[in-house]
Amino acid sequence: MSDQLSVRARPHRAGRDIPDATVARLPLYLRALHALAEQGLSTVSSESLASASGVNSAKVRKDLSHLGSYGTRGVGYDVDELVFHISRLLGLSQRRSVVLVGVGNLGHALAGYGGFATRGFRIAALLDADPRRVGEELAGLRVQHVDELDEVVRTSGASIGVIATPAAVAQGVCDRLVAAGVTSILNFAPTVLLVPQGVDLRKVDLAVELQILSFHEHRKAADGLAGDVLATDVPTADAPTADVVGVAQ
Amino acid sequence: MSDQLSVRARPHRAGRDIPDATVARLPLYLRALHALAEQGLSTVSSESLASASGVNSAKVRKDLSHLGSYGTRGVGYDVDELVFHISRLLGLSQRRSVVLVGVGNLGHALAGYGGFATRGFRIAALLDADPRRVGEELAGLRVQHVDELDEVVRTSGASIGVIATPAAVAQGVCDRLVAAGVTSILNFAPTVLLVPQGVDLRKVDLAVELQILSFHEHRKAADGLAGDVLATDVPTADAPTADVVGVAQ
DNA sequence: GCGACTTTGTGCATGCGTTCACAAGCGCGT
DNA sequence: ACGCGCTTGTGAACGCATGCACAAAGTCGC
Repeated sequence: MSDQLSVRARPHRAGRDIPDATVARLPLYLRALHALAEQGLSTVSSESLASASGVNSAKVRKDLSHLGSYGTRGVGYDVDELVFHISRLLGLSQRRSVVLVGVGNLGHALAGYGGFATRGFRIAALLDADPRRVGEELAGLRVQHVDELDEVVRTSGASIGVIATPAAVAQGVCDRLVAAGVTSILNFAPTVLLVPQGVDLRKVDLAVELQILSFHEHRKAADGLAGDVLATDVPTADAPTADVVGVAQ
Repeated sequence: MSDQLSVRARPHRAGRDIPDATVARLPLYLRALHALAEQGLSTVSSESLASASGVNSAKVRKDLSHLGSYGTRGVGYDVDELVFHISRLLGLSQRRSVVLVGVGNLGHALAGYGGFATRGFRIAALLDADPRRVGEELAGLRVQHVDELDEVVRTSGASIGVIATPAAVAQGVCDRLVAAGVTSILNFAPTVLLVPQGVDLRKVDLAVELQILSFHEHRKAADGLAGDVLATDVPTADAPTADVVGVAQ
């Protein structure tokens, strides 16, 4: 494992007290920093990092302050140093193995997605229940049958599982992943999953995102028809993810 | 306290003042309600709807109260009625057309995803810049060249665009969508997009989700090593999406 | 070495979201 | 008709996140 225990210039030990909202933004900063580094910049101000990652500068500074004082007043932050510290805090220094279950359309997309490898992730195995898919070559890996899940997880030491199966079998797959020792699960199946304590679960639901957009569309249309009654105070200020001038992500 | 003698049974006009957090959960309720309806139930309590959608019952009640008083005390909510009202509020009564740009791995997955059609969405067109992909048949549609974007958006009346292109061209595609009249965009490309005021933007970043999981993995591992120093007060209570007993989504 | 300028780090206020707790309301059995 | 048990709807407290505004702290020019 790694090094960061107790003693140090106090880099906020292991990141225990980092707010969830901050954790959710650190990957954005990381992505922006990589882009800036490729662009040749060696230092960056909170202002420019903010616009490069689609948040505002106050948030950037407060977020970064949670992981220690790695900025220089009057100058900004050292790009490489920041990349190092954020990566370390997110646990990306050590390469993490991921098991992907379900090699349908979405599974194919995920397996082929370059963003995993370029960050600290390695797809350790592809699993599917359909015998016709077993044996297929994909992203340099051979698709294995889901019955080998237990063995695959143990031998690869994977701690993260990704579920891209139909909703009907997702809970079963989830249970098997947990039984095999997986402690974090990313679920793409449109269903509620139950996991024991200590297992982290995140979900991504494409239909949900579209429906949220639909709501705002609907509201905009209603405003267009009868909005004049109070169109005075609210210029255009909304946008769920986006901020003032329409910057987002 | 109970000064509300002015209030009538009014359905909270057009959902202007519905909190974002509530809007984000309504699709979950909708999905759970559809499942319950198929299961033959005609009424549902906030408690059971809560467990079916992975939230707690207080939240369910407060959320539903925002769209009017459609429950019956002592009984619960009428499933069909709730489906109707939520759908209407989300603007799903009218079928919305979606234009999908980028027919790579992810685009294929999205085009083939059944969850769109079963809710109120219709994929109006598939677009790609790669001439080799143009003409390909996919989900009953022929892939068209991205240069036809403007015409496609205008003729189909689509107001929602989905971007599943490489990051490098996403902003360009986004600009063209906006210019053509699209007012809501769902972005899968791992990059920050700028849109004008009045355009809603949501993003889904697969790598970000994994990195958040990685953080929690990392923290769990650190706890396992040196956690005894303060393992007294915190039993297991965390989980970002999940709740007390490990229910999530 | 010094002053002007830049940018960080943070205390504070504000607003939003979650959760608790309970009165009001409804159906059902008797 | 009437009380009992169940469930909704909501006031109120609390906690988290956001954004402001500014002092502290560093750099750069001269």
